[in-house]
Amino acid sequence: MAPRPDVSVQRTQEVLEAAIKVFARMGFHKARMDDIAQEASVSKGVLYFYFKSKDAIIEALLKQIFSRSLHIQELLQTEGSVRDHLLDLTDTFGHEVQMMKLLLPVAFEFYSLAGRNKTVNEFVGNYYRELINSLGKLIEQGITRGELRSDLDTTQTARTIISIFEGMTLLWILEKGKFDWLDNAKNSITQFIRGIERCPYQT
Amino acid sequence: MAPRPDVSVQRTQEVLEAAIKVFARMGFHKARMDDIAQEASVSKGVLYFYFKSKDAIIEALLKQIFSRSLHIQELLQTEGSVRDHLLDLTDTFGHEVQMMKLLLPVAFEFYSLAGRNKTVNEFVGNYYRELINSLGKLIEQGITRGELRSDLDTTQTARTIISIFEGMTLLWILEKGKFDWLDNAKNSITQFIRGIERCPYQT
Amino acid sequence: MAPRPDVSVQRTQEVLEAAIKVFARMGFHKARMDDIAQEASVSKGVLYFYFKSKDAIIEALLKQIFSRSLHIQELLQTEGSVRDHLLDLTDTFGHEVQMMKLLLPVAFEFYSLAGRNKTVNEFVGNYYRELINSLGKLIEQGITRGELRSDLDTTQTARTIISIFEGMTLLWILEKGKFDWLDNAKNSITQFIRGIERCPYQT
Amino acid sequence: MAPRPDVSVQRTQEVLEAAIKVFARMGFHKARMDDIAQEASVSKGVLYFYFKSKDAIIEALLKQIFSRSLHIQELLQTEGSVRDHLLDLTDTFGHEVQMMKLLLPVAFEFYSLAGRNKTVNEFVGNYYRELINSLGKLIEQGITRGELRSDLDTTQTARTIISIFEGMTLLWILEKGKFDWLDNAKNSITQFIRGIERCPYQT
DNA sequence: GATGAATGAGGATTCATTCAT
DNA sequence: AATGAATGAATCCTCATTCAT
Repeated sequence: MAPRPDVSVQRTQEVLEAAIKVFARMGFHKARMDDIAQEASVSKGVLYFYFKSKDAIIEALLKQIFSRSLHIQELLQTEGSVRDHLLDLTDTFGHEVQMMKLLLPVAFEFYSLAGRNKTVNEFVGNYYRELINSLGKLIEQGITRGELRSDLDTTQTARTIISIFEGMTLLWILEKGKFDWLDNAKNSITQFIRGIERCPYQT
Repeated sequence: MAPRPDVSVQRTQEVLEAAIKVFARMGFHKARMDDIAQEASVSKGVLYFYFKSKDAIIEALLKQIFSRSLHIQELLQTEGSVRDHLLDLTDTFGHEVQMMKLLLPVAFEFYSLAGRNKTVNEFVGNYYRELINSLGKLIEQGITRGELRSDLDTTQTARTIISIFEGMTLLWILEKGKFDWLDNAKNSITQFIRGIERCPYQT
Repeated sequence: MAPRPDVSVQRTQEVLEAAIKVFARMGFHKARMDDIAQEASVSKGVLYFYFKSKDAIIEALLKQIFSRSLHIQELLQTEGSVRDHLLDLTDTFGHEVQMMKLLLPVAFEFYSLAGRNKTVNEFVGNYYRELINSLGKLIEQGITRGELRSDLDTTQTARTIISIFEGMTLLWILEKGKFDWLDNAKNSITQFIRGIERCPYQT
Repeated sequence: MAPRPDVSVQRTQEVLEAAIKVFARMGFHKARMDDIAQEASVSKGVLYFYFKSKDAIIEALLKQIFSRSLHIQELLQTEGSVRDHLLDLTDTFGHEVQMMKLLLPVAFEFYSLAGRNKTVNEFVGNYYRELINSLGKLIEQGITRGELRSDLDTTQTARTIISIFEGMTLLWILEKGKFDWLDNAKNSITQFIRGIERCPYQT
């Protein structure tokens, strides 16, 4: 007889997706377990079967959100100039931002939490540290190849690029998506690259 | 007999400052009115004498935080190149960030709220809209004076600069102030300026 | 497995009965939700599961108290003289008053509320309006049949009878049930009937 | 030097009148000391100078309201038939009711309180006991003079008359003064007198 | 495994009362 | 005497969590 298929993984994911929707709509605090249960079309008991507590759901969400990888590692292996790689990365990031539009207030709630909660801080911090690290290697490569100025601080430069992405996202949220994230970010990155290139690209 | 001196303005401010400390430490939700009262060394009743509700305190805080003006207007009137002005602005912003270190998680909580609360969105949105607007004028001036490339989109460029500031602040929070905001931001802005200058500055 | 039986109707009624006892003992204001919960032998949460708020309990009570019908409609269909009907009604009313002894202070609290709360006024007002209306029809019947004087104002006469019942109840409360409601009210009604009869009944 | 005139009596009365207005508008519970102070155009401190507590104000009000005397004693000394005296009394009562329109919800609040508070019960109870007593003497007089039937129970008859007054007042409140108290009550009393007269009055 | 009724700790808010000025 | 800012006990209500069915 075939064993009952294990639905736990799938069910866990369903609950998590419901939680995302509800948290995005109401914030961590205002969202009630009942809301999540209803959104997931399960009983409240089920929530507690898959997650120890509301905080556990939030923590699982934290891990889910800050585990998206920006394939920078792959970019490093790929053919192409740093300029192309960075614009490519902007594209990727931009599409993610637009897909995660609903999730962004949740992300900011995590940033806020990161200021006072160790677990959140470590997780989010690690995410960005790795991002900066990877990006730093891309910058390094650019310097080595002679595409970028040799006096650049790789970490600082990487931070600048991430800052542009994150800051742009904040402004985009505040203006409720009224401007084109991708258009503006590409412009930002293009200008910035020009500033760090060895032989500034001529328009 | 001398009438009791009017302490209402001062007391309101004291309460607000206590609230800032407590909110920064615990977040809007976890902070109890008792905590704020204790921090302000007054009784709970006093809070309700000066503010209608917890939300009213949060709203007052919102207005206080997002009313700091970055004296960009003044910069526009001042002698000096756009490059100098932008670096000057970076200085100002950086000092504010460092002074408001405790407040930053609160700011992020507002960013999160801005995604779903109209009042917050309008207030924070306006703040940044004005900032971008003013900064846009500075960029415009730079173009007119021939310091900056004439093909720049002033609004997009302004957004980029704000993004760098805000994104850098986020990273700074996440790394718990482990890197030097001012140092990194100045580097970012310097490189970016180089990318938008008409005749790139030679190091 | 058998589903848990639906106890909601029963539980609602239990809560309401506990509320009546507590309100009668302490009045609407002094009665705490905890008191009601304790009286009903349930937790406070249960109260809020079945009722939105304390006011909602009070409103439900209002409806319960002022929905008792005095079977006047039936009397109209029944054989017998108006005199008999009215004495019968007095009996009915008297037994209700004695059964609701505990409830009477609550009723007076509603009368007081009726002076300033629209919902309460409408509900209680309707109750008495219908009562007067039905009683008016009984009086009308009496006139038609030639039992009562033909110059009677039916509405005013109905109001008088209700007034006797209600006023007697007030005095009975104030004297803490020291006199016999039924005895006195029957006397009142007997005398009053004599005053409105076409051919005064001879004792 | 003339001593400062004693304003305490007058001031006390002013406060009490303000309290009546506020209590009538909001009920005992919802009325705040601030409301009373504002209505009386004095500071809250003054309230506590003249009254020990909110309850003390309510108690003073109780005494004020239930001390109105219905000059029945005088009627007993006066010329005239019992019929005339009772109609006269109805007039007096009716005018009082109309003057105290605002106060009536307060009266009902006292009736409610009387069911569970000893002080209130005693005070209101005494008021009605005296009223019934006096009225009983009037009835007695009527019997002695041969105007009323000799088989009447004086107390029960007195209670009936008070019941009509009080019950009519309740209905009048509930119908928001839409009918004419005096008209209806006179009708009630006229009919009732006919029922208790020795030689029924011929219309 | 699933359900959702029940629990009760936690926290915002109100307002009678006090008392320094 | 008068004021009204300050106090804090009292109480409503919410909702994460449990557990009997």
